[in-house]
Formats: sequence, C-alpha cells, structure tokens
Amino acid sequence: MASPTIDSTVAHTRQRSARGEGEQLRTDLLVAAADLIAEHGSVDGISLRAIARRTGVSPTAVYRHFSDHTELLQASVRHCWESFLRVLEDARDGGDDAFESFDRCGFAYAAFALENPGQYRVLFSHHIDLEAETSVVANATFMILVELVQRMLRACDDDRSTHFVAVQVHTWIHGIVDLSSSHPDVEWPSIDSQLLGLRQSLGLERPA
Amino acid sequence: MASPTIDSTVAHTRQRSARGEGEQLRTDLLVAAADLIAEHGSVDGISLRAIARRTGVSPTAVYRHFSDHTELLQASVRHCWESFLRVLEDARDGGDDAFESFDRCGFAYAAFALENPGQYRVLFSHHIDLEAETSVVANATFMILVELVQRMLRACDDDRSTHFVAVQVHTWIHGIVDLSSSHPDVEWPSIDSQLLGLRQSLGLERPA
DNA sequence: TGTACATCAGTGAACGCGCGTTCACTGATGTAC
DNA sequence: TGTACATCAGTGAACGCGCGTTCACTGATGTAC
Repeated sequence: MASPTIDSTVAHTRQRSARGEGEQLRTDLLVAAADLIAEHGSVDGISLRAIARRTGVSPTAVYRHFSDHTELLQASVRHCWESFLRVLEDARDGGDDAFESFDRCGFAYAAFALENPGQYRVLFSHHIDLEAETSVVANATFMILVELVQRMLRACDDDRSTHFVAVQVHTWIHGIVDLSSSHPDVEWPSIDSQLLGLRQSLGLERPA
Repeated sequence: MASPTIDSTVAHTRQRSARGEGEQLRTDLLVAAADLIAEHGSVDGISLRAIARRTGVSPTAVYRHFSDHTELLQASVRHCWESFLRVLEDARDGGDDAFESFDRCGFAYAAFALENPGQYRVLFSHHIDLEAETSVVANATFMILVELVQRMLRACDDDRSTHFVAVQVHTWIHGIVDLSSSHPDVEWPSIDSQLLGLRQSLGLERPA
C-alpha cells in the first residue's frame, strides 16, 4: 500500500556516452522510467532520483535532457503510448483480412496489457494531463480500431454506427484486460474465450 | 503529473470529541482519507499528514486509532468498498423484478463510479494487497451481480454459464465507466445508451 | 606535430521541504472518597 | 460538597530520510592554429 522500496536495483555498469552520443542517456532514462512505472503500476511516486538511480547516473544528469521531473514523466508516458501503438500496428499489418486483423489486434492488445500491466494502466486507467503530441498518438490507436470495425461492418452489410461499435469493443476489451491484470488472484475465464465472447456478442463475425 | 498540492484545505473547525466519543475521530479520518483518495485518483501519495490536516487534527492523533500509515490507508479502502456495496444493495432492493433490478444496479454502479472516480479506481483499477475482510466485501458485490444474472437467465430459459455471463457484464461495465471517468475529455456515447447496448448485446432481455 | 582551448557528458555537495514516527506533554472531565 | 486522582483526547517538538532542484565543478575528447 505505502509504496515499498522499488528502486533497489542500481545500474552500476553504465559508462559515460561517447562525445556526440549524449542523446543515448535520454532514451535510457525513458526506458528506466517506463520500467519503474510498469513495476509500480502508477506514475505517482516515481521519483526523478529513482529513475536516475535505475539508469546508473546522478540525479543532476537528468537535467541535461529534461527541464524537470514532470517533463521526464510526460516524455516517458509518451514513450509508453508509442510502444503500444507500434504493437497494434504490427498486429494489424500481419495480413489483409479485416476479421483476422481484428483478432490479431485483440490478442496483441491483451498481450501488451497483461505483460505490461503497469504501463497499460498508465495509458488508460489514470487521468493525466497529456501533452498534445501524446493525445495524437493515443488517438491513432483508437483509429486503428475504428478502421477495422468499419471494414468488418461493411463486409457484413451491417448499418450500425461504426463509432458506437468501436467504442463498445474498446470499453469491453479495456474492462477485460484491466480487471484481469488488476486482480490476478481472481479466476477469470481465459482471455481467448473472453475475446471470442466479445466478438460474438457484438456480432462481428464473418458473413457465411 | 507530479502531484499538485492536494490538501490545502484544512479543517480548522474541528473541536475535540467529548469524553467517550474518541471513536468519532476514527470515522472522520476514514472519510477524509476517502475524499483525498477520490480527489487524487490513487492511494499512492496520500500522506498521513495530509489526512490529519484535512481532518483538522495533528498527525500524532492518528496513532490513537491506527498503528501506522498503511493501516489507515487499508481501513479507508475497506470503507470505500463498504460504501460501494451499500449503493448496489440499495439499488438491488428497490424492487423484486430481476430485469429492473439489473438496470437499477447498472445505473447505480455507473453513477457511483462517475461521481467518485477516484474511489472507484482505487476499488477496481489498482492492484492492492487487500486484507481478508476487504476481499469478503469485494466478493459480496460480485455476488449481487451473479445472483441477478442467474435470475434473468432462468427467466429466459437461457442455459449459458451464469458465471461467464456475470464476468461479461462486469468486465464490460467496468470498461465503460473506467474509460469514461479516466478520459472525460473524450466524447463518449451516453452512459444510458452504453448500458442499453450492453444488455442487448449480452442477450439479457425480458422474454416476450 | 604540438599545444591551447572549447565542448561535451556528466558529478557531488548543498539547500529547503514534507514525510512517518517517537516521545514527553497538556488540559479538560469524570470518579472515588 | 470539596478535592485528589485517573482517564481521555488529543498536542508540539524533534528525529532522520528521500525528495526536486541549484550551483560550481571535473575530466575526457575533439579542434584551431
């Protein structure tokens, strides 16, 4: 409840970047921050000093790349969104069929959330003042879904509102993965059967 | 992102409880903690001193009722669960018809979550080591749902698994209210239309 | 080819702050005699 | 009816800690001449 020590791991090993390679530290800090967020399950309580420690660098080195603690956390949230978007794009682009893309995206979505519950929660379950650029990325992930739903509804001659159905898919899948990852002790039905139930209940099946 | 000052409000007004009324402070602390959790949207970062300040009492007074910071937060989470359970029980008991009870509970659930987003998130969207007694309360809320689903399925001669359908209802409604309250800036369909869509998609309609 | 200098990627000490917790205390109120 | 005392509901000062941020610095490396 009160946060246990979360950053005992120190990277003693890091050696100073070569001249001109200073940007490497920026990336290293974002990755360390994302890891800490993932472990902690929240962006609150992730200190600048803990991120620096995890990266193997003094707290003051952070200020060479970020103007303050807040900017570092914001950049790291954006980093998480970009990872998530890439996962969904890859799943979508694994083939041309909309129904198969939908299934692949569903599994990829669930896999990301269950493997990175802390990061996922930061993306969707925590009210954060996003920078504009992050909102753009967040919107792009939803547009992947909207597009797939549109292609499926067309293939079925189904005249439901694309946006409404996309919201239904999104709210439901979010509920499934958020509850599963928040309450791993509960015996949930398998993710596969839940995603199948979702697709059937929402009538998103390939026409016969 | 970095927590803004959240506890500027100090209750100067509180006067010392009368002799024998010392337990009043315990309740006051739980309410103050729940309020702070609700405002902050997370249990992390809610300090014992902030709770004492909000209650109008010195930090040391807390130790007359709780052994430490963690115990205070745990008790306050349990307090939130009990409020939530009471809301659902009241909604369920507003009439005998299972289908109407289901609708009342759905609205009550959504109303609680949207009016107390911080509290709701603490209940469902944050992995916490619950004490045993809190788990009992949490289970009781799910059993309300299971029971209602069972009555509806029976009325429909529907042989689907009660538990599976109850999980479907739970995951979906959680997704709806969690996303709505986490992202109030997005233009979601109305809660009413989303709950209606849920009930229709899951085939929980009164037989004709 | 040698050297002075600028640049770069950081470090380390120090600051003021809020935190959880401890300790000894205060002052009102009920109770025993 | 008066008084000594126990109990109760707190308070206030102090502690050591980790925090975000600042400041002046270091030492390696590239570059101009």
